[in-house]
Amino acid sequence: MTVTIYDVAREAGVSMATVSRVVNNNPNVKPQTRKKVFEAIERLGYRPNAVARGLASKKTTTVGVVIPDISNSIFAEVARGIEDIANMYHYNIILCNADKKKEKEIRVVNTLLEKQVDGLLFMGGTVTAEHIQAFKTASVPVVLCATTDDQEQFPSVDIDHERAAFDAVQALLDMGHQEIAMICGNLNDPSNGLARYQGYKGAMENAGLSVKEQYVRAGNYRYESGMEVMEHFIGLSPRPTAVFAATDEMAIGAIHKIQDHGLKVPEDIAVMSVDNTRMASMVRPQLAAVAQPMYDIGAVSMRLLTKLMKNESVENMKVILPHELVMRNSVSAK
Amino acid sequence: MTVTIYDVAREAGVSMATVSRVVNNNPNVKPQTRKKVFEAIERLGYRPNAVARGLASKKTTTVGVVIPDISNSIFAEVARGIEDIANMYHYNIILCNADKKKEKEIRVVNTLLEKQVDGLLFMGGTVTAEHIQAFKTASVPVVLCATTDDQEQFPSVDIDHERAAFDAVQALLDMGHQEIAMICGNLNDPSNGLARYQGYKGAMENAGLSVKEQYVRAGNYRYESGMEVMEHFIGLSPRPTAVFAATDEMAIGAIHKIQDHGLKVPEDIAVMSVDNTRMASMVRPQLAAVAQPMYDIGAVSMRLLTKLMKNESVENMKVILPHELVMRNSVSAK
DNA sequence: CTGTTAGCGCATTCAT
DNA sequence: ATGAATGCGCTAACAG
Repeated sequence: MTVTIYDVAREAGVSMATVSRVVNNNPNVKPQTRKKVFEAIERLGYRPNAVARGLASKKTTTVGVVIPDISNSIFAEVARGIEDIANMYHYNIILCNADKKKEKEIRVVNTLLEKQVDGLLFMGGTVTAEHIQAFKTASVPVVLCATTDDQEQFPSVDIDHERAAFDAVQALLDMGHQEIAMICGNLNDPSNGLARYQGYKGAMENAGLSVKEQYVRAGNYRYESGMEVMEHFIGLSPRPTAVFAATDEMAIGAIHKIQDHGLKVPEDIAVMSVDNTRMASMVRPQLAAVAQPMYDIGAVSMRLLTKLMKNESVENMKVILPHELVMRNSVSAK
Repeated sequence: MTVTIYDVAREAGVSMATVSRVVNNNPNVKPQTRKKVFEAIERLGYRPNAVARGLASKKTTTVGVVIPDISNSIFAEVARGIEDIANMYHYNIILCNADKKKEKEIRVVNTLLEKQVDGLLFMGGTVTAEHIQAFKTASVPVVLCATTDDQEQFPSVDIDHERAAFDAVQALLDMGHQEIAMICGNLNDPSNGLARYQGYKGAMENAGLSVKEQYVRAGNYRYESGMEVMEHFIGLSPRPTAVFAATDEMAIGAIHKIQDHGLKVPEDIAVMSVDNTRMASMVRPQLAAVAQPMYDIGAVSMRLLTKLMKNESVENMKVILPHELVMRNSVSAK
């Protein structure tokens, strides 16, 4: 039925070891024999069985990727970065959505480990003790991607979310805004939620301003929730002159809600966010934002993983990628 | 080092066959022994090796997914549908971006086949003879996803792109528009490009209108290209009263370009598209579109693949999912 | 440069 | 209900 290395060996009149050498580009084969083997391979339509190879060599050239949700463009961008670099180093990726649910995350990690992946890229919510427990049973490297663990036990690649938020709010302050509200995320979410809120708070306090409770309201990262929170802010007095949103989508919701009230962005209320997805330049006015280099986070974390898998020495196990302020028309001086 | 089924057998005082039965939920095991084995597994921290299992059983519970670009939200949505259903049937997916490049597509298909996937989901550009050639060397089922082959040799799941475009343009016609321009895609791209153009053409001709050459212009599916093409249309006289775009992004670009010229959507020019991504409701005015059920295309194609992998009988190998007209404020009667 | 020999960890007959 | 034996297709020493 299926043609094996043994069939090729017989067809070419050599041993299976030689065929294996040819297939694996081992230089210790006479060009002539190599040619004979290639011809036999061609004639028989031989295709190496990566599973058998994996069992024998204990390497699968496959890495596991745990991601919250591939249909979220932020993560999809990261995934593309991961896959491009994986591809470059001849790895394939098994992708698992885990929706930031602890139980599901741990389950897929175990499945991936059963499948003998050569390494694991983890992108999730909070890294709990149970996660760490699961990672430790792995005999392969694990790197956290756009995710960090408090104890910093694992290599990771991310941006400094708190600093990113700080910089965004500082930009608003620099433009003369003082009444700055924030549409934040879930404060139990360490990076997108808590850290960004703390950056906001830090910038405000650093400027000698206090954070008004009514100026902070959580959304669920989605467009609609940005609208809802903005509705609340508009009713306040004094009304904020600027709004900082934890994600692009919520910021865009805020912009539209402001416009629906007959107010103008940025004249009446300035809006700024963190993310800088493609959508940021697809709204009117275009959205100012702190850019997260999502593709790079994926690419760099995969690159780091390849080094770890090859036991290469790695200088920095905790990579923080730079973020960047992208000013656009949704903000202006007060 | 690694604990194997053999270690568990020794620890539990049974044979490896029994351990295998327990792990695979074979009912022919006395509850007592089953318990003993589970305890040994627990004690040793045994984790079954899926690679070895795959070699022995010739099943990997892994399917290959070839996708154009996971960072494109359309495909990411499909991928999520695929993964959800795969997960439900206990399969994992190996994801490969191939950017609709023939050579890369064929290469990844071969890699996937080497990895002994139990099935293949192919999402790509044109399916050429070479693709078919590659698919035929597979001893596992292949299903085309949001892609079709002319000769209809392979099972597939898609929408009727031509009909979808026809319906959109018909809606515009029904509203009294006659000067309808189209921002089309690459006419070498069978589904998103050619089929949608043909739907437009069909609807126009069906209404007794001719397609004016200057009213049809190709973009590259992106926002910016929508703006560029719209710039051209605005300069025309007579100026079109409605524009049909082959994708949401191009449509949104068109809307903004129209607004940049001080014109109003839909009063001066109506805009409509095909896709209905999340962004369609995140623009002002909200974008009317023919909705493609991307998640379902992924889910249904994966479900079809599971049936094929289990040799279940399948009534319909050529699934066409229904599309739907979603009217929003970017269109109005002439 | 090439062949021989062992496993890799497991599922799966076939006995019992 | 359980065990012994075999082989899945390949890599990796080791010999020569």
